[in-house]
Amino acid sequence: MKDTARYRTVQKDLRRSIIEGKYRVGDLLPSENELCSHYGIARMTVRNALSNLETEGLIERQKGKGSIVKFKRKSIELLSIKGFTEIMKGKEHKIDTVFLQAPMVSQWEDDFYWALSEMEIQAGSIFMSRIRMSGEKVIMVENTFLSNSNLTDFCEIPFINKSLFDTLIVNHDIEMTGVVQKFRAIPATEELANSLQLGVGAPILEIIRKLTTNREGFFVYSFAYCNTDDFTIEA
Amino acid sequence: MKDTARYRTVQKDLRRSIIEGKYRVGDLLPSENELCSHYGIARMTVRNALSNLETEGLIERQKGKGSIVKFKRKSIELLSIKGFTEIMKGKEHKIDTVFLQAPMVSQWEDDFYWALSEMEIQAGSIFMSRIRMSGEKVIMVENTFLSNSNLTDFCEIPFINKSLFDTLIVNHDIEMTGVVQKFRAIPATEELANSLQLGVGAPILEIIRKLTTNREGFFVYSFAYCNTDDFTIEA
DNA sequence: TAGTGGTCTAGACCACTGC
DNA sequence: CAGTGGTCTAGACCACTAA
Repeated sequence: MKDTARYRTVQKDLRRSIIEGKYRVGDLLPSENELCSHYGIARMTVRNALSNLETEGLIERQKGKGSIVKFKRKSIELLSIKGFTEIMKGKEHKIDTVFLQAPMVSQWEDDFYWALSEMEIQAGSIFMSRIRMSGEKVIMVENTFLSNSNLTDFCEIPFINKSLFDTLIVNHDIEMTGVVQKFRAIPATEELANSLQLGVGAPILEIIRKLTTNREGFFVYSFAYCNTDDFTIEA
Repeated sequence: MKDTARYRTVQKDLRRSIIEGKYRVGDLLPSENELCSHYGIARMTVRNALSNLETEGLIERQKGKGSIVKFKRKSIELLSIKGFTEIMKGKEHKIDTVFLQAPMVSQWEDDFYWALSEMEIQAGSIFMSRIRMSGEKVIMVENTFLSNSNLTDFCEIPFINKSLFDTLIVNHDIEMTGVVQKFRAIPATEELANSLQLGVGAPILEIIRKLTTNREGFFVYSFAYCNTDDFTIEA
């Protein structure tokens, strides 16, 4: 009868509120009893939702106190950029993300690095290209591919928090569950040298990743190229 | 009244059975109803236990079928070396580990990369240097530091499986629980170029890692330098 | 069709935190 | 002390799997 389970509704509502910043880190969520009466459901149902949010790492629960917003994501899916030298400590190094190519529907490349399933090939791909900058300096070029399946309006609706992962989980209920990531140091090609404002042949960090999700057969593929003169990449 | 919750008992029993091999990968656990009557408890209690085992990654549950044993553990702490090109598929590329410097007691370096606790400084460090080779070719140079605390005979007893991690867990009950890892691409210094049989200035992959363990305040620090011409590093 | 896990209810008692 | 999350019960109907 019900399209979606009630605990899923509660889970999604709370998750959206946390990710969008309605609750901040350290805040208490409404108590279980409050959620029960608000949604008109039994406590075990609310607890199911909260238990899942705890597994996702979004909250922590304390007896006698309540459900506390954590929102320290497991860094497993994030490529985080850190200043390398001590000098960076004082300096600002806010990282900005800019689209070189906004998400667009396209074909998979013929010589795509990873093996694709029949399902993925049928669905086609969504491609985007982003750069991460510190001030005027380009730190990373990242090309991302995902399978174009059941992602309604993905290319039309703007990202949440400028983040692919926040957008996937809030708008599409897709959560990253694991990653295979490969690292190499390669000499900059002319194209990369241009993008990263380096000389041809300069050392570039290449990161090739395949992210698994809670949706069967749905993966996110990412190819990143980094100038690590002043920054390290944490992964 | 109860020292341990009933669902914890069920969880522990099943976990032990899985890890000890009583159930194999792909096997079905007893059904929820069977577990209920076996333990004489309510179904929601059994489900709590199974839900936790699912979160631990030990089982998978399927509607209409049952609880299936998975037991794929991830080895978060390993740097694994993979052939990069398709050509490597057919070829042998067994990786050999050789000591350049066997484990030895020493002082911490003055300009050590990571901040050390008072406890670590007091204890002093154990240092070792290893290379990984594919045939005659050096793929990686890795320098490792650990705090010299309560590691009886660590420098005297040979490694188990040539592996630091196997040795730490079997001989010293120390298990890796997490890692912070930083990646950079750097030009080879003369020393690195020599070790890795490359030209000066060639791109080198640098991996700096701090591993956390189940022993409070005990960390393993590792600095690795890789020739990624023919291999990628998975981490 | 019989058995499985998925969802849900309306209670209950407990240990703990904070006032 | 009132309120919180932790544990637990004894039912219920559902969708799914396999025989």
